[in-house]
Amino acid sequence: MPELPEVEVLLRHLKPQLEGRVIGSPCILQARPIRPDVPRSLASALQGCRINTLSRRSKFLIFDLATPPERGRGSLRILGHLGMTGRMFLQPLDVPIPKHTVLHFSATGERFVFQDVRRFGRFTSDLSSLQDLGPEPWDAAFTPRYLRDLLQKSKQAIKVRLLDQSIVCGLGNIYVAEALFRSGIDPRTAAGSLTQAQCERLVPAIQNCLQEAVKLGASLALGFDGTGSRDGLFYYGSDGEEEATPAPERFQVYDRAGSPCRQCNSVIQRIVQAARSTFYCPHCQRRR
DNA sequence: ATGGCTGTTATCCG
DNA sequence: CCGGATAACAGCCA
Repeated sequence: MPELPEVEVLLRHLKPQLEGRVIGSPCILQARPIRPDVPRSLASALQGCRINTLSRRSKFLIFDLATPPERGRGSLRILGHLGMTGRMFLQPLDVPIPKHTVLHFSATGERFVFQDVRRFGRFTSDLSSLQDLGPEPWDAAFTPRYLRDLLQKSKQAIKVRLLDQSIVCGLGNIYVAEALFRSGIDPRTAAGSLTQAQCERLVPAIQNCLQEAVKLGASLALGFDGTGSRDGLFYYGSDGEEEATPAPERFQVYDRAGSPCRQCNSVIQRIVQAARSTFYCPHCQRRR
């Protein structure tokens, strides 16, 4: 998916556009991403709601809605997740509904679209996924000590552990590789054997990787018509400007197998861990 | 063209 | 419990 930075950037774009708008004619075209909600019930629950606030937790977007007065002034919280291929954007009402649209609704003169080719994303009132999330990477609770304590008893590779959102949330396959490179840690290192010194490098490495990606994403001029192809990483329609730097250019290791390390010229390696690609520099990330 | 790859995560087994 | 494997899905690329 879109990892934390992409979701944060999406939030910053959507928040000023969506907050205060009223949902009309919600239409659900794919049942899977809204489960366990039932299409008809969710659609009728959304009808007429005012979008009070949009926020982010981990890789989730949170829609806090106010139900219309005639249905009694209640509130409704919806969780959105982009999965691997989700996009959310606003488009003019006269633009056709795109292929792979999961759901759409009118929002005061425009149309909000959640599109998701692979349908791994979510848009649901089921909040249970928030339950086991670890701290945000910038939370005061996310300290080297905390990290070391949590990793202590695990023999699993650090790369794999860091994909577990209950340790610290927001990392995905790309930024975990980048963060491990930046902290000089071999991705195969058993989590429990990380030293305090390594944890002290890892925490800021994670924070800085994510922070820089947010900064980059927020600086890009983006269109939201949903018609653009890809803009490297950031998951919303672009207006065809296609100015963004191609992804591999921005990364130290991710997707750079066979290319020279930018720091030491060693050949970047690709291995498979937990059925996912891991990229690392065999020289800069030696086991200690 | 067939198979392997893809930014995620829930669930099912041993 | 822990951890590995698989499934959910469509498209792209070699």
